[in-house]
Amino acid sequence: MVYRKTAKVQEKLDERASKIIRAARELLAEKSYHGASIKSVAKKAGIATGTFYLYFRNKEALFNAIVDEMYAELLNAITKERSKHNNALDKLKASMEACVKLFIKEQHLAKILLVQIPSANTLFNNILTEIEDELVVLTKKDLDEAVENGLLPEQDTFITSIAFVGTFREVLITWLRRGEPSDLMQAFHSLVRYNLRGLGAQTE
Amino acid sequence: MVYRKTAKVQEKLDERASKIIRAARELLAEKSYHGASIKSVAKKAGIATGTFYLYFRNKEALFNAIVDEMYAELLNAITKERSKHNNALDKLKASMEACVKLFIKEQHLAKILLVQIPSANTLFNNILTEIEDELVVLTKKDLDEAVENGLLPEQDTFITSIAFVGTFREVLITWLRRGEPSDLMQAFHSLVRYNLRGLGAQTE
Amino acid sequence: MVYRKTAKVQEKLDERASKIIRAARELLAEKSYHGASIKSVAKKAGIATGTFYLYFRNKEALFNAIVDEMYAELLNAITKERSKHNNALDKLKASMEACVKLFIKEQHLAKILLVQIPSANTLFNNILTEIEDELVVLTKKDLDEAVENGLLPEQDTFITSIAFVGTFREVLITWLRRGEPSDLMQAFHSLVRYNLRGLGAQTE
Amino acid sequence: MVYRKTAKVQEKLDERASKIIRAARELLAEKSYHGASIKSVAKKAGIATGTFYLYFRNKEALFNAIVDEMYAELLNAITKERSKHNNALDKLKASMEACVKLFIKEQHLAKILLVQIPSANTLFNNILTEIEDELVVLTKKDLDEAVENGLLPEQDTFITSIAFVGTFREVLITWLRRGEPSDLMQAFHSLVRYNLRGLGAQTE
DNA sequence: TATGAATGAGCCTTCATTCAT
DNA sequence: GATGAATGAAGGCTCATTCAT
Repeated sequence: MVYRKTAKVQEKLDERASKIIRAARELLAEKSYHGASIKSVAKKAGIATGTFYLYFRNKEALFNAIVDEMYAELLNAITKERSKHNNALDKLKASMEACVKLFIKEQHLAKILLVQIPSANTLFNNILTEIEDELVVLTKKDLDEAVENGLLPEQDTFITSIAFVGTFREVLITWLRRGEPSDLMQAFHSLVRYNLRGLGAQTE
Repeated sequence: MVYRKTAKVQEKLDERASKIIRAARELLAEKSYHGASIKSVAKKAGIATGTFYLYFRNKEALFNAIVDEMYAELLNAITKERSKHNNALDKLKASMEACVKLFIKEQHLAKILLVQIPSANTLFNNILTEIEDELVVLTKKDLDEAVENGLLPEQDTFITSIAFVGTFREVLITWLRRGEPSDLMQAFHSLVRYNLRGLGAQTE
Repeated sequence: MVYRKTAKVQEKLDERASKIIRAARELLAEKSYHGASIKSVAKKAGIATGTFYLYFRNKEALFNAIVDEMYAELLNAITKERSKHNNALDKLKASMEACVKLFIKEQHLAKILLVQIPSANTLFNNILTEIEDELVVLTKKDLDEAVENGLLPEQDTFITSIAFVGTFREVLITWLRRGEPSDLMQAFHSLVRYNLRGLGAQTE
Repeated sequence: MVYRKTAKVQEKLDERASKIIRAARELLAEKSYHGASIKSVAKKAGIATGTFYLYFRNKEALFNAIVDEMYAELLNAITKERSKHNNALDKLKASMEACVKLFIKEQHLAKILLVQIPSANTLFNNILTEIEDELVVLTKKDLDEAVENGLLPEQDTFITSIAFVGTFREVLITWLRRGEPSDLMQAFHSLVRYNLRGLGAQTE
């Protein structure tokens, strides 16, 4: 009896917390860490200022939670798409495609993850920065596997994985800022080709 | 009539202005626009708060000046290095090498230009964002020329120029954050190879 | 020899001081005590900021000097005009006419004396306030004399002298603010009539 | 949902708002717009600086509120007293008496309205200056009516209404500054007599 | 003496956080 | 728990005054 009640309460708590996070994400995307005041977040979430502090220890905690959540979303999207492929390069392609699609669907996720976070270096603590690099790490694993399997020639995969990710990030940032390239999916395919060539893959 | 603006006095004034800029650049690199308060800038520059306003109309003017200065430094370095080459691809390579070398020499320039500025979208006005994209534009010109001269196959140079720049940016950011790759110049050469292959250049 | 030199120097000093005062008067008239910064006064006077402090101990001293000067001008104008008359009421009329004419000629004197100063109660010290009331005192003397000579019935000349001056001040303030009455001299004559009747003078 | 805006709470809020206004009025009376800093107002009101901004959008809003309030008080006092009379001249007399009595009761209202505001020309916007002239307008209406009803001879009521108000203002200012005349109500009656004669009213 | 750069206290305002209700 | 008023440190900026030249 007691247990169920607690669960229900917990659910309500979680719902509120995620409402706050959603509000903060929107504000963070359109303004910045400093532009998103607690008061404005609370207002957008439909709660009182003080209530915010019942769900998050302070402003920093909120934004840590946001990054965590985003990271989970991203990883989730990637993992799901990857599971459909066996070949390392295909998995890699699938990963990037998953990212691009997610970013198209949730632009503020993109804006925050690609634009806002990198500059928040010192604001968000270092752990977050590591999280942010995760994509590179994932990429590197795929590349290493591909090399091992003879799909790619020997190379410094540390560098090439960074380069690989960098191409996508730059295109996405450009798209966020200028709306160009207008057809992001087509650009994505160009990018894949570019990178596969760069990696030395045998493309027919 | 006794207070003459002698060369000596003027020199001291200029020195002070650049001392302020230097202080602000350091703070901007390690914190952010908001983290670099006028008071902290003044303190770091060894002057009183009010003195700051003798050299810059307001905070925004200071940071505009910083971006201008940095942009000039960057363009200067690039132009100098490019003039040594004729071939479009060589010029492009030289450009990137110039950037990398400058960023190695002046790390806070790198940090601000690569990390801070992109997020300052709304703080610094749009002109500055354009400035920031300049490197992509320069790259695109080189690529177009290379395609025209048959050095590269036909391609969407809008996308590939962004990709090209993105690889460098990502590697540099990683290096700034983690100190890796330790040998940035070697990484640079890997990157060049990666991109040339990606572009479809004939590398023997 | 030395004496003459000193005189000349003194003259130059005085000239500068009065140049500063003139500048300050203009600024004081169009802005306010706080609006007239030392820097702006110095600039308008064509000197350096620091130079100001060679002629005036501080901002307060400057404005004291201004009031003194204005008071002298006012008293000078009044005295000159009064000397042409014998009858107390005529002298009084002449006094007010002198004031009105002076204020027409020098509007910023009017603005400062009638509008700015009264509010500076606490800024300018009390002596200045006394100066400002001087006109009432002069008027009272005339009224007392007129009563004594049977030109006016017995009355509380303390009150009536204040009332008398008040009518002029209010009309002048209205004129300064709104530009009305457009014909100030005609209004002046109406006012004289109003006040003479109010005083109980025999007007045919 | 527990924090209810009960009557008690609301009362406390209202009390605080008026406490702030009261504090500001006192400071404004003894100093000036610039002398009354938000910090000093807050201190005098017994609140923290930041709290001030929960009650007023900014400094200007506070002083606008003050002027509005004072104007309401003044108009209220006048209207109430006027309603007891029918004759235009009696209504006019009643108006002035109401003013004088109010000013006696609330000296800082007097100080601000008579002394501070006139000089604040540019600080408080023009609407406020209009408010300030309202008394003259009211007076003019009464005079026009009195002329129409044959209580007063034909005259330039624009000038005489200004003169009329001016006598009261000057006496009140003198009283505020010097404490004389000590018996303000008696002075008031002298003034009424003075002005009625000035206006050409038939006084027995 | 004249200059104008330098100073720093002080102003208005914002905002993360706390606390009485 | 929920509320929103209260807090006060901190930010950007101005300006009377001083001081090295």
